[in-house]
Amino acid sequence: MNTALPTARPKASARQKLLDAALSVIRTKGYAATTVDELCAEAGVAKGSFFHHFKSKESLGVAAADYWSETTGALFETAPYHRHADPLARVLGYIDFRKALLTGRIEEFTCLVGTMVQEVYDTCPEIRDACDASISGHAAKVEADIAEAMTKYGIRGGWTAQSLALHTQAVLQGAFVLAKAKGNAEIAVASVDHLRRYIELLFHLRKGKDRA
Amino acid sequence: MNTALPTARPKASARQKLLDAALSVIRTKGYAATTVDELCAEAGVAKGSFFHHFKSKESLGVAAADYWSETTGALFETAPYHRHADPLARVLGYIDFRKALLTGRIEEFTCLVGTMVQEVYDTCPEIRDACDASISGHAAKVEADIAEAMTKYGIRGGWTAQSLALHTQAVLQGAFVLAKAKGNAEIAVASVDHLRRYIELLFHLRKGKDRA
DNA sequence: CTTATTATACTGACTGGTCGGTTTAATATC
DNA sequence: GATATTAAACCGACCAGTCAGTATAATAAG
Repeated sequence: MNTALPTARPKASARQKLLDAALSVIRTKGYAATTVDELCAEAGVAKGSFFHHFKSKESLGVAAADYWSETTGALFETAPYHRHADPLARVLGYIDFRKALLTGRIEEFTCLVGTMVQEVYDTCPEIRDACDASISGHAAKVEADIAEAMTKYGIRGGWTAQSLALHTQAVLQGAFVLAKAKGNAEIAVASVDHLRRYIELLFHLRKGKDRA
Repeated sequence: MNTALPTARPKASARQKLLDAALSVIRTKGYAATTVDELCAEAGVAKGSFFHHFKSKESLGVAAADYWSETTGALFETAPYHRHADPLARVLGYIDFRKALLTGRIEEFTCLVGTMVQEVYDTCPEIRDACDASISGHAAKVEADIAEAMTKYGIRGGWTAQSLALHTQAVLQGAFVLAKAKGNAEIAVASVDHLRRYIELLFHLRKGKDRA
């Protein structure tokens, strides 16, 4: 199987268009309710092309999760919060960056892999693993800054950098669920605010009772 | 096939069996991937019965969300943490109760309406509203204790009882997503621990740095 | 320059099966 | 006698996946 990148790139390849369509459609309707025909229509390619590039709908799901990891990875890699010299400032900058992303339509800020894994965790191990890799890989980058901040500020509670990093992801995923239920991002923003307040408290940036 | 069990049949109506089957199957496979035939097989009920009680699969989804609200409502109503006279003890007791539920197979402790709303928030407003009512109704009960605790202990930060109550639900929903991705409840337990620590900090039960 | 070969990208009609939902006709149960 | 319930046949739409064939483009041979 030669998965090499296309030799020449005259235009967006069918594969690329299908992956972009997958991100959009699956985030809107979920994985199971998304049909191959719909993806082809959205991408403007023939159905044959779909099965030329992906051996099944399931393998597209895996590829979409991987593609999600790449694109979001690039987004966060180049985000401005990395410029802070202080690791705690980077952690809080990350939270603020996530909060700033909570705008526009719901399907534009929610998480592809969080949506997919809810549906297929028990029925499709390959997609589940790809989703796990995406979430855990992202959390690992947050964890690095948290660990550095813990060392720098001598913080040791009954928790680890890893558990706090994963907790940030849990809050975000849960915020997406509530945003979907309520039909707007307001609650998600408020929840991320609580997450920030928690981290500030853990690192003594706030005394218990204070103003916003 | 007539299993010929004359009087052994207790009062479990077909509707009831279908709702129980829906909770189990949808929590395992998601709403879209669940078929009517599968629900009938799981419930041991003829397909005609399904459409006798529910006019469509979608209306079953709404009924399942309502049924979920009832059963979980009863579960929490009778939970022991309500015996605490102190409202803050009730809030923390609620968190501990939620944590204690995080055992067994994943589909046994995850949330039906959180799973469903992820899939259908944009495609089926009626199910989404039923899921929202379930989550928001549950949060409102937590909110009452939080509000009482805020008054009793004179806590006023830049947050409301409502936003904190919804935040607890976001943490739980997100913990379920991560548990599904990782295939076990460990991370969910750790995230609920973080949530408890946050509430303790908000109510001055902890000083920033301390032991577990 | 022309033709043959090879490999990949792509097409769209087609297929076998599944889906939600309907219908019918008979049987329990209250 | 009305309300459940059953079993099975049935329907049309839709589904994932197939297949035979076209398009393009690069390489090599005649």
